[in-house]
This record gives sequence, C-alpha cells and structure tokens, in this order.
Amino acid sequence: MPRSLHLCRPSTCPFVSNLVSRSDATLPWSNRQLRPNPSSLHWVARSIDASPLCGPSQARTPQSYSSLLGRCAETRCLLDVRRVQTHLIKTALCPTLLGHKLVDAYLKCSSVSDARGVFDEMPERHVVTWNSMIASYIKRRRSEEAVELYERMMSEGVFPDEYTFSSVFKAFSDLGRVAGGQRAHGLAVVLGLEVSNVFVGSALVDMYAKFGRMRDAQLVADRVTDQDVVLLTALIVGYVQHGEEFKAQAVFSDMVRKGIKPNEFTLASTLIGCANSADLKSGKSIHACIVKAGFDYAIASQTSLLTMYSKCGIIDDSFKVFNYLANPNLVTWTSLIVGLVQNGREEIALLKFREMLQNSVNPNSFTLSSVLRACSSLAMLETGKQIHAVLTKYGLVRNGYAGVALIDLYGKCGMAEMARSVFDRLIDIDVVSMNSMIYGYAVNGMGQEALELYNRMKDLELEQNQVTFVAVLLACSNAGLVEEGWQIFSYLRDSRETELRRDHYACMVDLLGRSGRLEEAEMLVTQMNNPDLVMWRTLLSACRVHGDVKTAERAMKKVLELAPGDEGTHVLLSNLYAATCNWSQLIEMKSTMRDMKLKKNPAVSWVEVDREVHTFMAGDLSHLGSKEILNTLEELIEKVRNLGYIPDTRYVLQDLDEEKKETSLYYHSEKLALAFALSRTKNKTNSVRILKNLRVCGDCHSWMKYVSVAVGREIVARDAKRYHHIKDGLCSCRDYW
DNA sequence: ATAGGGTTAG
Repeated sequence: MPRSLHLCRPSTCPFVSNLVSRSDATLPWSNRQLRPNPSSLHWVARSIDASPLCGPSQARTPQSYSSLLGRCAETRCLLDVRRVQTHLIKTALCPTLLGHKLVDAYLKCSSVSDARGVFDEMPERHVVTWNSMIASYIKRRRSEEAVELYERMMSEGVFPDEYTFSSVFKAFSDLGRVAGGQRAHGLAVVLGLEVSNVFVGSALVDMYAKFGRMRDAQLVADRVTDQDVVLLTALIVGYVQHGEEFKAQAVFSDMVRKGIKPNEFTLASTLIGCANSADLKSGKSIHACIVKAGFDYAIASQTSLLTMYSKCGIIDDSFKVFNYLANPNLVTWTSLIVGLVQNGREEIALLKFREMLQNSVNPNSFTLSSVLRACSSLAMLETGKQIHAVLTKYGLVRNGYAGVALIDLYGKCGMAEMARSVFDRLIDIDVVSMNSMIYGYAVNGMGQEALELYNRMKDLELEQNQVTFVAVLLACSNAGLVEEGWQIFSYLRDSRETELRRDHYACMVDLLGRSGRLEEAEMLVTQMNNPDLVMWRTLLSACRVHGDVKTAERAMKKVLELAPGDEGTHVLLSNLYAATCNWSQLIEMKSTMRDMKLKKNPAVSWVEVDREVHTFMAGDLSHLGSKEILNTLEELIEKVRNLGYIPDTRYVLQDLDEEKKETSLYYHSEKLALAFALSRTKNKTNSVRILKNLRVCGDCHSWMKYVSVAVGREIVARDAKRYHHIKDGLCSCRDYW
C-alpha cells in the first residue's frame, strides 16, 4: 500500500476510508491510522485483537505484544507505537520486557522523548534498556543526558557492560570531561572489559585521541588482545589529527604487517596524514593500496586522495581523482574547491562551485568559507556578497569559519564597516576572528580601531598570538602611529612570553622607516641576528618614500649579498633614482639590469564589473572596450587638468622626452582599469574599486585624487600593500604608503 | 534485544 494514502483524510473521503477498512487485514500496521476516529481506545483494542499478527486468543500474551511492537519498530510508525502503549498500560504484563520493547520501538521511530517517558515509568530496567537509551542520546549528540543516565544506572545498582562502555566514552570526549572518562575507564578495567572487548577498546582509543592524550590511546591499544581494523583506524586518526603523521604511518605499516586489512576509512585517514605532511611518496603508495584493494569508487578514500594530491600541490591529479568518481558528494566537491583555492586557482574554484550547485549539491560552511576565500583573493566583492546572501539563507553567517572568511573578504575589499558588522554578530569571538578584524582595520589604515580591538582582547583575556601582533603592528604602520607601535614592539621585546619574529621586526622597521626615522629603522635591522632579505627590502622601500639614497645604497648592498640578481631590488632602487632625479645612477642601474637580463614584474590592475573580472596591463590596449576606455580616459584627463593635475613624470623610468613620458603615464594599468570601470558604471554614484598587483604609482595616486573630485565618486584602490580610499580629493592613506 | 573508527575550513 503506497504511503501517499496518508494524504487522504478519512473524513472527507468515505470511499477511500471504506476501501481501506475492507482490505484492512492485508495492510501493514502503519496504514491503520486511515481508519475513522483513529485515536479511539476502542479502536486500538479491536485492531489489536483483529491483527493478523495476533489473533483474539493470543492478543493478551506478552509474546503477542512483543511481536506487535517489533512490527511497529520495523515500519517506523510512531502513531502505532503510541496506540500499542495506550493499550498496554491497561495490562500488567511483563513490564521489564515489554517496557524495553516499547522503548526500543520508540527509539526506532526516532522519538527519544516518548522512549524516555516509558523508560522513566518502568519499575525496573534491564541493562539492555539502559544501553539503548544511552546509545541513542549519544547518536543525537545529547551527551549530557547520556552521561547522566550512565551515572544513574550505577546508583540504581545496574552495572554497565561492554555495550555501555563502547558508547559512553564518546559522550565524555564530546563534553571534554577527561576526569569522568578516566573514571569510567577505571571501571571498565575493574570489570575486565578494557582488554577483552575490542569495541570497548576502540571507543577508549577514540576518546583518548579526542582528548589529545595519544600516549594513553596507544597504551590502551597495546593492551587490547584482539586488535582490529576499527581500533587501529581510531589510533591512526588520533595521530593524524595531532600532527604525528610519522606515528600514524607506523601504525599503518604495522597493521599491514600483522595481516589486519585496512579498509576505506583506514586508507582515508592515513592519506590525510600524508596530505598534512605533504608526503607525496607515502601518499602514492597508499594510492596503490587503494587500487589493489579495489576501493577505487569508495568515496571517503577517494576524497582523501584528492586532498592529498592538492596539498602536495598536484592539483591536476586531484582533478583526475575527482573526474573518476561518478557521484561526488558534498565533501568531495568541497575538497576539490578547497584544493583549487589553496593552489591559487580561484577562478576554477568558483566555476566548480557553480557546477556543484547545478548538480543540486547544497554547500555547507566548509564549502562557502572556501569559496569566500577565492572571492577575497580575487577581490570579487559582488560574488562575495552573493555568497554572504547564501550564508544568510543557510543561517551560517554567525559560524566562526564562514564569519572569518566574510571579515577577510570585506576587509580586503576595503569595507571595514561591513567586516565589523559581521564580526559583531559572531557567536564566538576567538583569536582568529579578532586577528582578521584587526588585520582588516590594518589594511584599511584604521589604526585607532585596530588598537581598540587589540586592547579589548587584553580585557577579555583572549590569548594573543604572533598573528595578532603582526596585524596590530601593521595597523600602526599603515596609520603612522609610531609611538603606539613602538610601545607594543618594546613590550613584546621585553616580555619573555612571545618570541619576536622577523615579521614583527619588519613591521616596526616599516613603521619607523615610513615616518622618516630611517636611522632608528636601520639600527633595528642591524640589531637583529641575521636580518634577512625581507628586512633590508623593507628598509629599502622606506628609503624610496623618503628619498634617502645613502641608506638605500647600503640596504641594497645587503639585499644583493643575500639575493644576487634580485629583480625587485633593482626596480626599487631605480624607482628611487628616478624619484630623486639621480639620472646617471638610474642609467647605470638600467644597464646593469639589462646585463643581468632582469625584467620588471609586469604591473597588472583589474576591476570587477557585473561580476566579471577585467584585467589591464600598462599600455595594453587590446581590451574589448579599448575604444571606450580611451574616450573616457581623454575626458578624465581634460577634466583633471582643469582641476590642477600635473603629470608627475618622475614615475616614468624610460628615457623618453617629456611628452612621451606623459603619454606613457596615461596608459598605466590602474588608469586603464579605472577608466574602464567608470565608463561601465557611468550613471552610478557608488564607489569604484580597482586592484593592482604592485604598489600604486605616485602619479596615478595623485591622478585618482583629482578624478574622485571630477566624477564625484569614491575610488577604492587596493595595491600590493594596502587600501586607498580616495574621496573628494583626499586619500585615507594621507599620501603615506 | 543494545556497541566502536572516516573524508572538507580561518
């Protein structure tokens, strides 16, 4: 009988109702509710008597009720169980056995509350009933109630058995109750169940692994007499999740040697170990095991295989694994997307995400936070906002991971306020979310806001880590807060708590250098042991900003000692020579660069219009809309010249005459991108956002300030270093970058 | 009658 009959209401459809009652004897239990007046007690009584399972003569024996409940449990029909219970209450037959049957039937019908109701009414309960009740609480992650029952059963004089233990440890690990778990473990030892039952043993191994007590997990595993694949897999998972890939690998080889056959899950977990340690060689040997064992289509191990290849940087092989699978599930899709994002293939990640949706696979917070990371690296704000909407739809905006990804996106897209509103709605604020928010303020030059959060972290006694200090120092640096930065830096240097890292020094050198205190900056670099490339380069760029040729040359010497033939350095110094009109040095530098066959990393700017990314290179007029770009550019140039803009040809490194220098300035990638964006969004008043892979050029920076006045719109420009919010002729960086 | 391990993220 099709279940859809449930949709028919008996009272409105007498014909169907008749039909059903006539053929009643052949119906499964679950359709009896179609009868008129289904809740009547009389009806229950009659139907039980009339049931084909138990004729009138057997109707009142415990066996008949027992098998009736068995049928109800099989058909998973809650209403039937309730009816039998109603009938049963009037009898006083075998309460322990039938009570258990009722509890069991309710649990099979997924009604824990009904089961618990019966459970509580029972005068005495068998250990099996306790076990069923505890196990279903655990299955539903109601660990608190599971532990409560476990403790109550003992106080009522019922001893836990191997079934109890094999499920109850999970509740302790879920609640993080180490002491309680250990006490239960002690009892299991006393009852002789730790060593003799592999179910108990593996539950224990799993619990200790989840507590991070791998030594205890290993000790239990070693004591269990008949180790099996599940127990050893639990051990491997523990080692992998605590970064001991080597030991995981050892357990794996050991089990193979002992002749215990790894299954799909064992292979999956071992592979994650290979992925985490980027151990391609072991990963490939596990791949061979998978093929040999015939797990080619097993989803878990294939997903791990995909992850392993992508973490080893071989994303093409991840694709091969993925394409081989007929039915990738959500996790598989997500793994592929994550791998693509981690390997810098963000565009393909977004394509795959769309394909996933088209295949009716719904994303979760894992998927969406990865997709958001793709959006923020490409600074695709519009797409990111759509993902924000999807997160809202699934109720995931307050989720920590997704929230942090959103904060990063908005921070990196120059929308610190949006980032903050996401931040303020997070359910849990932790170090990572704090760091992202501080970093978001930092790249947007909002130093005070960053410091405020930093202080709030201290008030909340949130542990601060290396990332926190880098972010807050960067914030000081980008906002020119020298004193505040110096204070934090010296606090770090004097306290023994945190080890100062290269990045902290680099931020401080940057901060000192850019505020013109080049002497102190240089001193800080020389005070470090083994200052590396980054340090000298940081000093060098500070020299460029302040036109300090002498210090620059010392820094450059050091850089070239550490990295002979470093192109960035040559470019930086030639920028400096150009800016300070040291033409002879510039020419010399250029010929050295030519001799060394050094080429400038080409400048690229891009812009998102109508959810599409358009890329521009300096002087590249091959873009589809190049005619409209040139027209807009010309219009803009005329307007800004009237406002007082004068091209700053110091930023042209080629040896051209002045007029040609000016023209070459006009075709800088950021100008092309801005002109394009403006021409495509002519009748809009919101801000335009452009992005550049290198630092924004000085002339373009000043040009954009004029343009913001000319078109009356805010221009948000992200360069390699930070954000520039340009509005009404002023920039948030206060011409300091 | 009741039981144990797995794959995706900042």
